[in-house]
Amino acid sequence: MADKGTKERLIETAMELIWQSSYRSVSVEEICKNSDVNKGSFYHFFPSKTDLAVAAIEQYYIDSKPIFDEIFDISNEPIERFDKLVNLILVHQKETKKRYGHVCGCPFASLGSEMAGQDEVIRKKIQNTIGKYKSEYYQQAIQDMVDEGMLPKTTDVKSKAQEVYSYLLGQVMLARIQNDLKPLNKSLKNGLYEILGVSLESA
Amino acid sequence: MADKGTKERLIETAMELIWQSSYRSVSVEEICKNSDVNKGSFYHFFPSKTDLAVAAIEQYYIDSKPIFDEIFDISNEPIERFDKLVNLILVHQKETKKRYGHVCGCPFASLGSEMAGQDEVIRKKIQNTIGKYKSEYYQQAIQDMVDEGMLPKTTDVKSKAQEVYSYLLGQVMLARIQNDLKPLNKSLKNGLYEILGVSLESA
DNA sequence: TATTTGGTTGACTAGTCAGTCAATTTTGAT
DNA sequence: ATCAAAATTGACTGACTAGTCAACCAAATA
Repeated sequence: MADKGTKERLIETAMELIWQSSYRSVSVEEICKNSDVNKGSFYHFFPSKTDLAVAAIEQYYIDSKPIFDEIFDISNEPIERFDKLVNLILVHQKETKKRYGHVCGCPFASLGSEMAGQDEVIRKKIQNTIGKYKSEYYQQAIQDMVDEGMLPKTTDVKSKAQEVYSYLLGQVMLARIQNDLKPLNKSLKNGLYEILGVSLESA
Repeated sequence: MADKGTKERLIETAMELIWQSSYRSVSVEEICKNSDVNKGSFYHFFPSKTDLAVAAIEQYYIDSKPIFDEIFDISNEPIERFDKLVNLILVHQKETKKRYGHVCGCPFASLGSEMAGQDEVIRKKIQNTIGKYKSEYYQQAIQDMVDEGMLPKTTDVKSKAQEVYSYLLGQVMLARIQNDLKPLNKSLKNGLYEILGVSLESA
C-alpha cells in the first residue's frame, strides 16, 4: 500500500472501509489513519468527503472494467457471458466475505441506497456508473441474444437489462442482509436464466 | 399525531425519517423534535437508538400484515396474489415519492444494507422480518402454484421464493438509487412473471 | 391525604464529526 | 544552487452525537 501515492491510498482505503460498513459510519480521520495520511493531506487532494466517495466509485469502475470487458467480450456467446458474470459474482462475494469477515454485497448498491436521500452528488454518480454497466454490458449482450434469435425480436432490450440487473443486485443485497452466501450459490444462476427466458441446459 | 402515545409517535417518526434518509444521518434529537418529545422521554421508553430501530421494524411489519394477509389470501389465485403485490408496490412507491419528494425504496432493504456491517441486532431483526414475509407469503403462494400444477413438482420452493423476493427488492432498490419510478412501472410485473415461469396472458 | 408509579423535562457529559489553516518540508524544473 | 509549486503536518474550530441524570409532575391507589 505504501508504494502507491497518497491520493490512491485514500481512495482504496475509502472503498474498503465504506464497503465493509457504510459511508456515514466511516470517518475521514479513520480513512486517513488506515492510509497513513494526515488529515490536512486529505483535504489537499479532496475538497470534501463527498468528492472522495465519487473518486472511489469512479476508481472501482475503472478497476473492474478490464474484467467486465473480458467477460462480455463479443467472442463469448451471450449466455456464456452471463454465466461468467454469475461465477465472478460468486467468487467475488466469497473472497470479500473471507477478507472482511462478513458478506459485503454490492458497494454501488449499498452506498447508493444509503446516500440516495441525502447526497445528490453521490446518488447521481452511482446512477451514472450503474447506467454504464447496464448499457455497455447487459443491454449489449441481450441485444446480441435478440439478433441471434435466442430472444424474440419484440424484446424490450432496455427493460430486460433493467430486470436482469435488478435481480442480480437484489440477490447480492439480500446476501449482505442475511450475511449468508448459500442462497446466492444455490439460486443465482437459475433465476437469471429464468429472467433471460432460456433453459438451464444451455450451460 | 399528537393523539398517539409518546412511544408510538417516536416509532412512527423514526420510520419516516430513517426511510427518507438513513439510520446514521437521523439523530435521536431529530426524531424527538419531530415527535414533540424530549430527549429524556426517549430514553425512558428505549434503552438505545438501536432498540428504537428494532421497534420501528417490528411496527412496520405489524402494520403491513393485514394488507399482506388480504393480498395473499387463499381465496385469490396464486398469480392474482403476485399481481396485487405488484400493484401494491407501485402504488406505495408512488405515494411515498409524492409525500417525501423522492423515491424511498424498501425501508427494510435500505436499513438492512446500511447497518448489516455494523449493528448485528438490527441486521438480525431485518433478516427475521424478511424471512417472515418470504415464508408466510411468497413460499406459500409458490407452493400453491406447484400444487395446482402451474409449476413443476420438482420446483425448489424456497429457492424460487428467494429469487422472487430478490428480484422485487432489487427493482425497488434500483428505483431509489435512480430516483425514478418509470422503469419500475414498465418492467416490474413482466420480470416477475418470467421468474415465476408463467406467461403474461394470465393477467 | 400520603405514597407510589409512570411519565416528563432539559441541561449536561464526553466524545465524535467534517473541515480549516498557517507553518513546514519535499520535489522538480531551470 | 535557486526557487516556486506541490505535498505534508497536526493542532484547531464549531457543530453535532448518543446517552445520563436529578429534579419534577400528574394521576391512580390505598
